[in-house]
Amino acid sequence: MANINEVAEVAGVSISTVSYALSGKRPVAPDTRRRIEAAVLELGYSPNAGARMLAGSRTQIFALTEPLRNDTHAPTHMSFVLATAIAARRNDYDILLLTDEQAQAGMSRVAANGLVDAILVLDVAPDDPRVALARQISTPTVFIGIPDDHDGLVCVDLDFEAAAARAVDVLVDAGHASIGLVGQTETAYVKSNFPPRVRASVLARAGERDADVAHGTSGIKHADRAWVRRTTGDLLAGGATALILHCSDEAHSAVLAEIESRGLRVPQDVSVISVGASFDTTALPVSVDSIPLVPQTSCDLAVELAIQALGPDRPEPGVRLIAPTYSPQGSVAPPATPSSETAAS
Amino acid sequence: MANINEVAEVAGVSISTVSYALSGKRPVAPDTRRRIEAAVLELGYSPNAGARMLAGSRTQIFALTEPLRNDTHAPTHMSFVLATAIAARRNDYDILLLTDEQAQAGMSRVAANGLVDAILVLDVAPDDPRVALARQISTPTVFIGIPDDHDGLVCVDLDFEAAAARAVDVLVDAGHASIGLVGQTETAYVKSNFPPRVRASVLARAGERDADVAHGTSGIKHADRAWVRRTTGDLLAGGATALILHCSDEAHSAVLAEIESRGLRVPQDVSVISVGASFDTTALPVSVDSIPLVPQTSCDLAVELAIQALGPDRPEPGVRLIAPTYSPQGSVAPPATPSSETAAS
DNA sequence: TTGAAAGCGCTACCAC
DNA sequence: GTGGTAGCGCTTTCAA
Repeated sequence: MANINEVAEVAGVSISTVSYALSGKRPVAPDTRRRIEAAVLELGYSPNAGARMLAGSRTQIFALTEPLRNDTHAPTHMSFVLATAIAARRNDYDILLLTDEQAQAGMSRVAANGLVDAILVLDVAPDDPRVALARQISTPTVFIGIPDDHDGLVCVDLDFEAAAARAVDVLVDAGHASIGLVGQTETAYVKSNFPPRVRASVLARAGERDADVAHGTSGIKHADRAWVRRTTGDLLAGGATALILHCSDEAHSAVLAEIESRGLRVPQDVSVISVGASFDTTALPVSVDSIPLVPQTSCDLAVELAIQALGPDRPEPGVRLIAPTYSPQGSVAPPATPSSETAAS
Repeated sequence: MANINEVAEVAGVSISTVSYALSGKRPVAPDTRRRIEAAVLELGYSPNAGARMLAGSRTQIFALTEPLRNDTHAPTHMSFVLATAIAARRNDYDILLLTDEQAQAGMSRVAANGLVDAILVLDVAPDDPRVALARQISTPTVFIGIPDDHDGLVCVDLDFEAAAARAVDVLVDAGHASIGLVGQTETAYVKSNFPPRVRASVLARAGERDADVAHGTSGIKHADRAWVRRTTGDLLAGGATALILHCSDEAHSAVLAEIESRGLRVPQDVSVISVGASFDTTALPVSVDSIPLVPQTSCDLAVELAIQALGPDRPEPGVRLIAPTYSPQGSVAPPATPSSETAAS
């Protein structure tokens, strides 16, 4: 591996000129620049990462803490890891992955040894232990998700509350007065921050709009197909004419299977809206209206904030909520049997 | 962040003694050592990562290249990423995650700038482009999986061929003469290295043992429940008295559902063996005999080889196959209707 | 527009 | 058993 001295020698300039030519932090004569670029190419030169870390003040590495617990929904979590990595690379950053117990221990470690410029936190629990860590260390930290206690933290997330409220509004506006919510696994309501937010918001908005809501989960630890079908059946039997789905890919398909097996059609007999899905709801057996959770959007913003935190004007602590978007797919219609005659008159 | 000078000052020793006390590369008097440790604790000292990289010759970072394509089975891939991270940390290494297009571009980059000591390759395709890259760079590279062209490479993997052959042997030994293989998705046979290896080995061994084999897949890109049930039905209708499953968690459960819905029992009417599963087959509706793929085993060995590659005696290039283990769960029995009377006599 | 040189914080060699 | 110090390869003043 060639170093900056060899490049300087070949190009016939000093090493500082090489450095400035490559960083662009100082104007370099066009001709000089060309000779340097030629030398770089010829030698296959690439600035040594360790030396840059030491001399410069940036490591060009972000830590990503993501426990990757095995009771989590792998595809969703993988999407976020991937989206974070993509967002980071767009800004010339690499991702150091801290999983398992290292999600916590590693955070302190890399903050202490200066391996990373900032830390991104995924899979945020309501009472996440990484909150306390983030407050102790001086390395800028951005949460993708909102812990209960987020005082002084920088957090980014989809506005799940608004998304849930919007779903209720759409259904009530269409004439539905009884709504079923097929939620996440029971574990998710304890270990994750957003399932309770969606549920609370659905209940609150339904209350405001005078609609009934019943809530069911999609399993214990993992989405359970039979469980989901039972939940769906119970909700429909309970009089729900519309369903809000806040659950996994497979759970969505189980819901649709149950609806179909009951001889019901979407949207004529049952209206369906998906909330917070990070997969393609148009690839389901029946296309479903969606207020999606787009990992790339959250992760792009998180990376942007992390980078901003390294500059002179650090971002204000606080929660940044991403406005939800509604993607209609024709899975919502007025109820077949209006719940009240007055509504139809 | 305190540096080594401050520690030396507080402890009343020279910085070299501090360095040696911490690395243990030179004997240090017990008393001196204690004073240094006290100073380290007091100052919260942690050696600067960049400085260590530059001065020492180790970065204590491995790159992990894993494309994380969205047509892959997320849970399996996540297990491997997690297992790699755990194995790495056990050896004081961190993992730099290279995904997406960075799985390739990043490999050259980190090899050139010396950010990592070695590279671990996951999700290996039969014609993986990272093979060519690995040959170009001087950074030690270990493949977890076996590309078609693996000349001169260090590869680690479960011995899928032996696992598949073993499954056939167990079934034939139990009296089965007609076996069905429920395989992976069609995409997997093109994009991954091991599905073809399992299929080929099942066919070959069945040929040697004079058993019939029929093969079906579990979907196009993603395991498709209805597809799997159809495949299963076809295999059973075709006369198979035993099934070898080399497919996802969900596909396993779909197979069992189809068997049950046909009024058949495991193992009385149908014997079942799972090959290369990295999930718990005893958690299925019916416990299934398994010759599992244990990510941690492969990843531990890969990390061990990577570390060895940094020392004086670099490992020989070549494929390291991990011997499969058979875990009986009572899902194999002699066929209900012996395929030949002679076998029963 | 360019160059010289002082570090950045360690590791490891050479002395004692 | 311990200390001094020369780098590691870069970034960034300070001078010209």
